[in-house]
Amino acid sequence: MTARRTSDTTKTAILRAARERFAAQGYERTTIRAVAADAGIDPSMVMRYFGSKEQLFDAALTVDLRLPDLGAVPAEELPAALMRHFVERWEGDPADDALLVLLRSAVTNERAAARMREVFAAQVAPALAAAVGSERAGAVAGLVAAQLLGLALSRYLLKLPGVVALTPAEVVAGLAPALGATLSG
Amino acid sequence: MTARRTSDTTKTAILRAARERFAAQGYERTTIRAVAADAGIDPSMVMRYFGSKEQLFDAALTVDLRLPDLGAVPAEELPAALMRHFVERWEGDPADDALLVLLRSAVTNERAAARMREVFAAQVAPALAAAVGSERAGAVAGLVAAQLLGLALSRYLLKLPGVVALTPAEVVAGLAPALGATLSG
DNA sequence: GTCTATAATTCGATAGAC
DNA sequence: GTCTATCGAATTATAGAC
Repeated sequence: MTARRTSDTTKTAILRAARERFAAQGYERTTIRAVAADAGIDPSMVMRYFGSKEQLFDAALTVDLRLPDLGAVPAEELPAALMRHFVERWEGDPADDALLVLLRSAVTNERAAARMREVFAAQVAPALAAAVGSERAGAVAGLVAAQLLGLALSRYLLKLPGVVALTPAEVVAGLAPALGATLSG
Repeated sequence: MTARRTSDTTKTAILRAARERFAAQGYERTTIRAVAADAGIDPSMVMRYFGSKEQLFDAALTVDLRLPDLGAVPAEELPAALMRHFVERWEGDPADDALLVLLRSAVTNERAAARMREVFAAQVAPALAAAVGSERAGAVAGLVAAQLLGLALSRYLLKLPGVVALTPAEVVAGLAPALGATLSG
């Protein structure tokens, strides 16, 4: 037991600070200096542990949507269940949600955009394939993704007044029918 | 008639180059130097004509959605008409569409985000108010905006494979029912 | 394991010659 | 009206002392 800070706590502090900065400002405007200052250490430490800004970004963002088994959900409850899953996920601190953090950077950073595409290919599409006919799965997954990301974008990133004014329950109630139309269309 | 380049043609060339850069890279990564190089002039000319990078951004982006009078469209055709309007608008060169250009920057730039909110408050919300009951207009406008921006984001900016794979007609057919569920819900 | 010092770039913006 | 030259600030990244 040393009183000195261990390598691991510093690394964790850096990752935590990085996530917050990337969440608030996106990749380009986030500086290693600011991350280091937030973590209470020297900028060179960030380089030592993560090698570069790009590698720090990769390490800071592990997206796990934790989607339930959609095949087990009755078809008529699927839209609302899906909508509720994401709204609950996002209503906490948006800076804690890796998907929102990734989205903020993905619009201007190709590396982040590629990660975004991976998330949907590896997590959203397979989950939906279990719930809809496989011949429509690709198109449906895309359209569902568009609607989910539209909410994430307008409510949590752009903060459009009309969308922010709604309660979480109103969001679910307002968009579940739209999702249902896409899923059953 | 002077053979020398007039002030106006230079200014136009700068604006054109700026729009392309802002469209491709967003506000932060776009540099005045790059814009000047694209326009074939000196970087200091950009400053001379526009004062600062921020003012250049403002001048480069005038968003006019050119929404038709939605009150004149039969309610049952409204969702598809609205969807078609935006898809047609975006299917050309996305760099030519001011809304998409603005969106790319709005996610990480507060100034651009504010412009985005203005566009929806001044153009989308009023147009929808003419088509739906006024007591629901605010919420509906927000949810419609979320869906439209979701498409813009996933198809034209992030290029999610499942969304890109669709034909324009399939996009309209796939999302119009969703929009309809929101409008009539 | 942590920090100081600094290299090497790059950027927005300005001053002034022609 | 256009460009040269440059300032001052900020950035990522590295080298090396302790």
